[in-house]
Amino acid sequence: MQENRTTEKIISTKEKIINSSKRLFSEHGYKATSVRKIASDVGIRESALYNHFKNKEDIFLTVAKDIFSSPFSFSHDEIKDAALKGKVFLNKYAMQYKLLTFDKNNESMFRILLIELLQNKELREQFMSEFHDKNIKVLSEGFFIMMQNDLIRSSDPMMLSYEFLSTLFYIRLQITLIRYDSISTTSLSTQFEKHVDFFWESIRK
Amino acid sequence: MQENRTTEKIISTKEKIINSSKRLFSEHGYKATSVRKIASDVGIRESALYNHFKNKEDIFLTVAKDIFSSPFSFSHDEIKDAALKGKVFLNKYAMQYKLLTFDKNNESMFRILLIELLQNKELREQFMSEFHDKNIKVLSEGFFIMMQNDLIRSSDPMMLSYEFLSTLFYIRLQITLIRYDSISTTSLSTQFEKHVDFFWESIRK
DNA sequence: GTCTATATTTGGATAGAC
DNA sequence: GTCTATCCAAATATAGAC
Repeated sequence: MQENRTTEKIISTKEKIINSSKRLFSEHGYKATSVRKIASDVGIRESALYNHFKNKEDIFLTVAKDIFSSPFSFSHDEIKDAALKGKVFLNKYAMQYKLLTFDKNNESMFRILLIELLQNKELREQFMSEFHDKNIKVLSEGFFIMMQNDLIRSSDPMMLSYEFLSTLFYIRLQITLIRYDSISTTSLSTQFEKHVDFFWESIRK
Repeated sequence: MQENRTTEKIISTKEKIINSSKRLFSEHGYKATSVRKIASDVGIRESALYNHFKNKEDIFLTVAKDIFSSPFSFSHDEIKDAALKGKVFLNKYAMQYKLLTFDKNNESMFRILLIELLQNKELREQFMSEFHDKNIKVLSEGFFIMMQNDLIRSSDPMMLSYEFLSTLFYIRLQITLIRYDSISTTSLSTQFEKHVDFFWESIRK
């Protein structure tokens, strides 16, 4: 058993490497982050890194594993409950999305995703399946229930989902860019709510 | 006067460098594109590059200059004419956006933009002003005219513009990613039209 | 304007002592 | 598991001949 009795977390070297790498990759991308910089950021020599990871790519893959790990998940019942209340569903979804946008860890991950999206085929495929398809699936389910219950005008649930999701993504992108330069995002942060309001008025019966 | 009598274009070494760099930067990003690769792609030695450009960054900046050069422009009169016909305005705008999305040169530029967006503050600022603000301005003008003429329900023109633009951007992003892997985009290319249809139905009186 | 040659730095990775 | 020492490849950039 490890000494976890104290409140202070004991951070292993491996964890330190992951944390430093996460920060550096999210700031400069894969290519521009040298193992030297990672090592010096951790406070060890380069050679010591290789006791924990096979090579640089191994470090990146370990870090990148988390990019799609916390897509907020909704159970079928949760979707149904919220969708029956119409706008509540959209609100819940958008607020989860907003939370992710402002969450420090998710922000780093989103940055790595953006930087490496065009250099890494696997990342592109995961973006399509985890970021896009998964979201579309959950949203479609909600919209379908709303149509069944006559809460919204009937149309293609997938199309509605696409319309709803695309704006959420764009807001997130803008906020991420602006926060990167430490500029205030107060005017943008209400966009999520505005989007929900507009969208709901567009589709409701 | 140059020998431009023949139909064959005489491409100077400088132009060759720009073309090769454009392609390489758009495929691998700034860091991963070495001056060596550029030189060998052009068919000259590295040292010869320095007769045309001060350094690697100079090459990049010259290439990057074009990124925001062809934002389709609408004159005030064009906006007014189209906006008075309601949906025609949205259609015109979306089709211009679609054209850009599938234009080879603009596609390369969009890729460079995406790759370097988080590494280059100037690019971020230009993205916000040229890609976002400029589009919002033109769209707002159109929506404002539509409201004045009672074609659409009255609301905030900027908000409508944001909603309309964000989906266009998302479609473009998806298509760019998919085309990069040479996957067919037939199912996605009609998204522009679907978006216009949905959006118009949402706002019209 | 292009070439060869070369300087210099940086980057990824390994061997072997402690 | 970390260190020193070292290797080798790749990258940016310059000097000077042609």
